[in-house]
Parts: sequence; structure tokens; C-alpha cells
Amino acid sequence: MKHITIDDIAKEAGVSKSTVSRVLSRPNLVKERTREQILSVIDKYSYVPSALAQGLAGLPMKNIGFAVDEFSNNFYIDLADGIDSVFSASDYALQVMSSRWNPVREIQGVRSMIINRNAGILIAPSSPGCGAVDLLKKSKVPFVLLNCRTDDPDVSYVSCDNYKGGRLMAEHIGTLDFEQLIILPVSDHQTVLDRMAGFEDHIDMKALRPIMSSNAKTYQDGYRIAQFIAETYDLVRKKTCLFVANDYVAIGVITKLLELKIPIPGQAAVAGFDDIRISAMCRIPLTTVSQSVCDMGRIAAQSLLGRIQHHKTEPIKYLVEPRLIIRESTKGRT
Amino acid sequence: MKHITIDDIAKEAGVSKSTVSRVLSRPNLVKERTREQILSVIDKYSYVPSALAQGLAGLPMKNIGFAVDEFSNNFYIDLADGIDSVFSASDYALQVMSSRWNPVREIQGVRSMIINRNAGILIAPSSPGCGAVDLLKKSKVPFVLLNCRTDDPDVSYVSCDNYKGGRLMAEHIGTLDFEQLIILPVSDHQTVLDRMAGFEDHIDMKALRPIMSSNAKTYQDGYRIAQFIAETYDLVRKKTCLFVANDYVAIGVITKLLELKIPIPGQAAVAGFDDIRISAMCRIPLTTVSQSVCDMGRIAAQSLLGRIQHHKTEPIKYLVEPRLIIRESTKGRT
DNA sequence: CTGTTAGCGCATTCAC
DNA sequence: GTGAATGCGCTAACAG
Repeated sequence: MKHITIDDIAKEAGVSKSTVSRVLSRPNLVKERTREQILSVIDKYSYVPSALAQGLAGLPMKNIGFAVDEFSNNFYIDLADGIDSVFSASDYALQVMSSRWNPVREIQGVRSMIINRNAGILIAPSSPGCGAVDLLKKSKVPFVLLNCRTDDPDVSYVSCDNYKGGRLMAEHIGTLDFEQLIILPVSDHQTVLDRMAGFEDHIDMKALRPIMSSNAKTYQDGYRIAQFIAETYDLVRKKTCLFVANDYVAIGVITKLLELKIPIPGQAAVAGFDDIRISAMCRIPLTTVSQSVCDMGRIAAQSLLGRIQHHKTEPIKYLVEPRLIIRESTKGRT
Repeated sequence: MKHITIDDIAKEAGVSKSTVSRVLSRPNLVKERTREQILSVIDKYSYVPSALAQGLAGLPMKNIGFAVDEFSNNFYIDLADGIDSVFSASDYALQVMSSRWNPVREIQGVRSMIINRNAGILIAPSSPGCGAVDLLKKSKVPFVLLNCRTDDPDVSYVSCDNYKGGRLMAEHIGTLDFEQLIILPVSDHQTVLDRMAGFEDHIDMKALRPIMSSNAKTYQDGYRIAQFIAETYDLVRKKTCLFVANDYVAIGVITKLLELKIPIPGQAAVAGFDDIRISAMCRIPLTTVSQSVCDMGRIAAQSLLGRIQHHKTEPIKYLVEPRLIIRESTKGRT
């Protein structure tokens, strides 16, 4: 079945396509009688103008891009939730793309979003200085960085005050009783560096024995690392506290430690960071720092929408407040 | 910064735009020297043709639509993961739309996907006979139904053998010891009806006391319903088994019951259905039926891609095998 | 091998 | 108020 075009409508209604176009964009410029006549034809065929043609003809497009590293990551799900809540209320379509941690794909994806004339772009970039962000700056497409801050005065971002989050966690862990502290920074992502800085600035460094550096992102990574930790450090004899800078990884760690019969929080206290949805429901509810990820998404989306629709130009630079959430995984260890 | 167009490239390279176009589509039709010359210019400006214009000019578009009820639902995320794994390997972009359980939005969304000339559409429809599916059939756009089966011989679908899943669960619950069985169908979605049919056909109906009918989709719904159940049925005195036809809801139920100090599985055994990611990690790991949701997504996506790229025309009708997964939430109750 | 021409579906001047 | 032309960026015949 061929698509109905504006010409079909015009012909059927016995008018020119300009008039049909007007009915759709500025109805009051058309005489009431003709307008209603045209509208009835439009309705009859449930005609909808082609966004493609409209875009080519210069109209701003009604879709916004959302670029992340990993589509199925719980962190991004919460982000998506906030974003979706904003855009599904408007008539913007979401075009998502996951780079799968591949910087080349990240750039290509963003380039394609720009080329496709997305009205705006939300991106959780691999780093504030990555190629994708450069591209965005040159493109003049409105965009907001997610989960990432930058000093660039022109660039908008919505992130969490990770430094403060690290401090909150340090203060909590400082009250716990343990013989060794193991820290898993999990990545060199800016957000992680921030929370680590906040953490280390506010914890008694004497207590701080080993720091492991590792590149872990997933539940599986955590599971694997926990095995290594258990083999390397004496978790059975020494009361241990683990600070894992990412909930998803932390849950993997917990799962493995439980399998190894190490009581949590009795023998090993574990804390995470992010407060993803699972953290409250998981095996041992996880002490963590909430980033209000859903809020992050919502705020960023609203700001972007404002910029697109009302041509607001001042960049937004927003840090959501982190909140320490103490759950079972570190309880009873004061 | 204005977009680079094919004309700019042509001008700079001193050729006509047709030649540039050819270099991009069928390079071997162009003399090697000119081709390389043009390619270098293209590279210099990192020119990428506008998908909009290409689409309008009749080229098949490189994006596929993915329509679901709720974008941030764990079930759909797993689906999306499988889908993404296929399309991110090709250069197709995913355009998602969440109807937020609103049938009007579902139709509008699909209509807009069709109008926008998506190369193909994946949809987890509210029902196999909903307006969105009708639209799709008329549109001639290749599409695959997800999490939904239909007798229509022309329509492709990938779902789970929910009836069998229900049977598997019935067989498991049949081995448990309990005084009352509470069933939460949670919705009248086809998949749920199927699994309920499979369940009821294979369980001893004498044991089957109350059946609750309820329209629950979320964790919060489960949480709320559990409160009601605890007030209505005597969970404290009667050993109870609850079959909740949806993991997400089941986890909400468990959470609330635990808060009410009802031991699980000791006093109340709970089983779910779906095996979403959380189910293995949650407070009380959940006995459930795995639908291999990620596989569903992958298989559907691959089939759709085959249809788009190789014009394969035979519809796919695929049911992934359900697997019973026994976890702690029903253990030790034989 | 390469350039010219004519749409694709629409919005937007500009005339009438 | 309305219609006829023009262009958005590109591809696909059609000529040369």
C-alpha cells in the first residue's frame, strides 16, 4: 500500500497542497469551511505528514538521541526511565544507541544522530573530552551530557556530586569496625575518580590497606574479582570492608562471597555506589550512595526540551545531591 | 556550522554530485583515480550523506523501530539487549517508543514509525489483535511480534511457550507442601493467560483455593497487593504458596511479605514467571520460569534483519523453550 | 565512465 | 484566503 501524501489529500479535497500544509501548521490562516473540509479528508485517510520530508524541508525534527555505553545496564535503565517520562509526554521519539564501550561506535553513533537531524541529544559520554562531545559542540545540535561534568562553560551537563558521595561513604565506613579495607575503583571514569577522591580525602588512610585497580563494569566482573580477592586476601580471618564504586559490580561481589560462605555483613561488609533498582532488592540489600539516577534523566531531558522548544540558551550545569543509603550489607559492624 | 552536503563535496572535488553518490554506493563504477580523489575530500570533511534525503529519495532507511509498553521495564530491557546485540553489529539505529500502556499512544507510535519509513519494526503489542498490528499488516513494513503469538499465517512472532511454562511451574508447585494456593494472574495479557492455562491444566484443582484477579504490572503493584493478601488470607496460620505470573510483581510481593515478618519460603512460598535479571539476585532468590527473553529479542531481530536484507519472505513463528528455575523462594517445602 | 535531469514529500516564499 | 513555484539533499534513470 502506497503512502498517502499531501498531494493525495489536496487532490481529494480539491485544493492545493499549500492549503493542506497550512491547515496542519497554521490553521487560522485558512477559511473555516475549507479547513474543516480538508481536515475531514485528512481524517478519512488518517494522513500524517512524512517526518522525512518535513525534516528535509527544514522543519525541526521531532526526535532526540540518547547515547549510552551499554543499553542493558541497570544504571542506564533508570536514566532511561527519567528521560522517557519526559519525552513520552511530548511527541518526541527517542532514538537510542549503545556504543557497547567502543569509542569508535560512540563517535559514529553521535555523528549519525547529528546527520539525521535529531532535535537534541542526550549522551552519557565515555569521557567529557571524547570525540563524540567534540562533534556535538561543533554541530550546534542542543545536547546535554549525562553522568559527566565539564568545565567547558558552553556545555550542559547533569551529573551527581560524586565527590560528595564519596565523602558520605567515607564517613559511614569510618564508623565501621574492620581490619582491612579493600577498595575497588572499578574504572577510571570521571565519576568514579570523583567519588574515589571524595572517599580518600575523608577516610583514615592508615586503615587503608590494599587498593585494587581494576576495570570492572558488570555483575560478572564483580563475581570474578571477588573470587580473586578471596584467594588473595584473608577474608576468613580478617574482618574486611569492601567499597566497590559501582552497585552492579558490588552485587556480583556479594554473590560470589556468599557462595564462598563468607558471611555478609558479619565477616565482610560491602558497600556500593549508584543505588540502582536492584540494590534494594538484592540478596543482601546494599549500602550505597544514591545518585537519583532517574532524576538525572528527567532533569536533563527537561532542560534539553526547554532548550529545543523555547530556545533557551543558557547551559545547565546541575549536580544532583547524593544520598547515603545504609542497608544490611554494612549493618551491625560499628 | 552548516552541514556538508553532497554538493559541497562535488564542488570541492570538481565533479558532479552523481559521481560522488556513485562513489558511495557502487564505487566500482567510478574510475579509480577520481574515486580516490573524491574519497579523500569526503574524508577531509568527514562527510556522511543525510539519511533524511536518502530516505526521501527512495533508499531503504537504516533504522528499525522497537515498540513496547514500558521502556524501563526489566523485561523489555532484556529484550532490548538481545535486539541491540544484533542491530549494533549492523549499522541500523534503534528507534524505541514506549506507549506507557496507552493503546492510543501505541497506535500513534507505530503509525509514526511507518510514516518515518523505518526499515522494520519490532513490537511487543498489547494484544495480537490490537490496532497497531492491523496498521502494520496494511503497511507492508516488515515486522515481528514479540512476546505474543498469533494464528494469522502471515504474521511473524517470537514468543515463549508460555503454556508449557505454566505446566512446568504447576509440576513444581505440585510437589510442594501447602495449605492454600494463591494465584496472581496479574493481567489478561495473552502470555499470562497462556501460562495460567498451562498451570491450571496441570495442577490439582482441589488444592486451588482462591484465585485473585488483578491488574498488576509493577513492583509497586506487587507490594501493594501483598498487603491486601496478608490482610485477607491468613498467611500466618496457613502454609501458603503464591504463584505470581510476573517476576517483577512477585519481587514486590516478597518484599512486602518479608516486611510483614512472614518467613519465605518457610511460611509462604513464592514463585514468579519471567526470570528477569533481578530474580536471581533479589532478597530471596526467586523460583521462576525463564523465558530466555534476551534470546527472544535476538532471534526476532535476526529474523527481521534477514527479511529486510535478503528479502526473505516466509514468516517466522518461534516459541523459545521455557525453563523452570528453582531457587530459594520455594525451597525446602516438599 | 561521467554529467544532466527529474523526482521523493513537504514548507515556504511570493504572487494573485 | 489560496495557488504556483522553489528548494531541502539525495538517488536513479537517461544521455553523452
